[in-house]
Amino acid sequence: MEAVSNMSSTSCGPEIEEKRITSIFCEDDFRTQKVRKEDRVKSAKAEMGEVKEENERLKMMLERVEKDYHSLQLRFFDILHKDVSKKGVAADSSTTSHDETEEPAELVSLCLGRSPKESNKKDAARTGDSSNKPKEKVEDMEVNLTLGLDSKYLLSMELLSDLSPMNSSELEQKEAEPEGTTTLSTNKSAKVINVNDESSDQMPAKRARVSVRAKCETPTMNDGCQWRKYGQKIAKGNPCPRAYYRCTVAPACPVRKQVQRCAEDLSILITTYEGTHNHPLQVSATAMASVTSAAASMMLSGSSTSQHYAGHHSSASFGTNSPTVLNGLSFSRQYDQEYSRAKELFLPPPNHASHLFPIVTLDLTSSASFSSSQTHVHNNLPSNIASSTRFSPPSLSFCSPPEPNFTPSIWAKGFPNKTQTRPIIQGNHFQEHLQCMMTNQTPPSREALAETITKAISTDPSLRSVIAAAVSSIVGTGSTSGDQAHEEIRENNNILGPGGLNLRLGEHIPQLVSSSNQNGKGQCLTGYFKRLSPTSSQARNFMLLQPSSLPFSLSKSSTSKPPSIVNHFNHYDPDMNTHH
DNA sequence: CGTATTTGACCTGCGC
DNA sequence: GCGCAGGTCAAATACG
Repeated sequence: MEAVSNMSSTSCGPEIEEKRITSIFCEDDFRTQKVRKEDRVKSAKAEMGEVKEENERLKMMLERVEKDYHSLQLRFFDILHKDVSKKGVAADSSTTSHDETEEPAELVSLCLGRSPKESNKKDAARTGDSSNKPKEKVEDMEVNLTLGLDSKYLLSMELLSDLSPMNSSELEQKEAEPEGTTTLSTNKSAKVINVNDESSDQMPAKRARVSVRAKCETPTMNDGCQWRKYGQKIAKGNPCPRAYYRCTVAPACPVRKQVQRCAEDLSILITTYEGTHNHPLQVSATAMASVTSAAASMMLSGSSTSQHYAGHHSSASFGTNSPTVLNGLSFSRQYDQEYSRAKELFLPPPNHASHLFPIVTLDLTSSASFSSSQTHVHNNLPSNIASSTRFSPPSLSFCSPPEPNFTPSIWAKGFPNKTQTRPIIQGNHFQEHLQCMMTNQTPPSREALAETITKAISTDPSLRSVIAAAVSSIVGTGSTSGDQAHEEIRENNNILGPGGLNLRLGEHIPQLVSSSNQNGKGQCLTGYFKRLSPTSSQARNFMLLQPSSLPFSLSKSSTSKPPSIVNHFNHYDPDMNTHH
């Protein structure tokens, strides 16, 4: 010890130096620590700022949700009030057409996932004792609303399915409740019936068909649905028999399809879909269903406002005779003689049983064969028909344009502007996937398909608008003015549909798709829907998007047993799963 | 044996 | 009114 102390005493100079050094180091250390602390504080502050911002955003979202909720509540009570007062004032008088025309949109929007069948049944069950009990009705309807919102898939399918007013549920309705047997005094139910009746008056004009042409070696296209063949005919002008299929996913599904090979090119399969599904679809079937629905509704949205559906087209989404070219998908309507002519072009000579129905053709054939066949067919076109074509033939074509200014010759007949160019489309990927999927070519992966569709939808407002038009036309073109949804749509300046539904596809679909991909069953979606406020616009958006946003899985054959994906349709009739 | 398909008969609507 | 053509039904048949 002494030695050490001695040493230290003798080495005083270096020690001071050392101390200086250590003190310097300490100072440096202190400074660096200080700097670090400051950094931490800064980062913490930044984090807090972010959190605050997020908080603000969440607050705004909450406010918006509340706003939506209140507006919907107000509307709901307003409707109730109207209903009660109506009953009081004009209980005996026959319902005026004014009322009928005013109510439908609201009624439809309030269905919120209840299947018409369900609601009708419930309403019918109530007919006996619910004549004048608004309070009970409020509860009842709230229950219905809740139930409906739980059944997102059902809702979405309802929306998707109700393109044609005379869907199966209505048919059932008609069958189950022949005129005069139901007491029309049952307010809501009566009105729903009236709405349906009213729309059913226009049934022929509203029942659109979507014809899909695709190269396919298999007997039928793989559209993901389950079909049962119920008939076969050899149609005139085509040696290939036409097969008739009926959707068997749900017992009462009204959807039918005709499958026939093209006489010009046997490798091309022409599948014509009629009607819309009244049940949830497997995800593998949603792609086709959504596309055909969109196509059909594009037509219907125009025809819905037509005074005379045949030959005199209104100026709705298809108001002009020129086709709407969206995303490279050329949409055009045609009716009656135009349809007959079209069938001469695409199908065997026209029948007369179905020519009242508008038809859209989705052409998924390769561009080369398409253009050549078109040209060929056109050359065969009777001159009187060709010259008298006032409207473009059915031409919702997914066909890739072979040239930038490619216009099929027969289309040009109906095109006011023959040099109209078809844009290079983002939807090409979508088309390719759809084609591959249905023709059993190289099956794309779920992820790839989902991504493609997501891209197509999210990047292209026109495609969004197609789907928006589809949904909006389904939900109702006669939505009341001042609708909250309308306002929102205007605010967002996004896709506008006459039905006033706020679809922000580009924002939501990727989330949906990705979440669905993760678990492969779309359960996340259900969970997400459940977490959302029942009345929030987001919830509505998501629910509306459902059918068209899940076109993933592929089944081997259209008539094969479907995968057990349908299990997540919680609120659908369990029979559906055991039906197969 | 249950389910799906086939196929001839029948129904419906339109044009002549 | 008749014929034609598309569409549907239902018994027969095939299939797993």
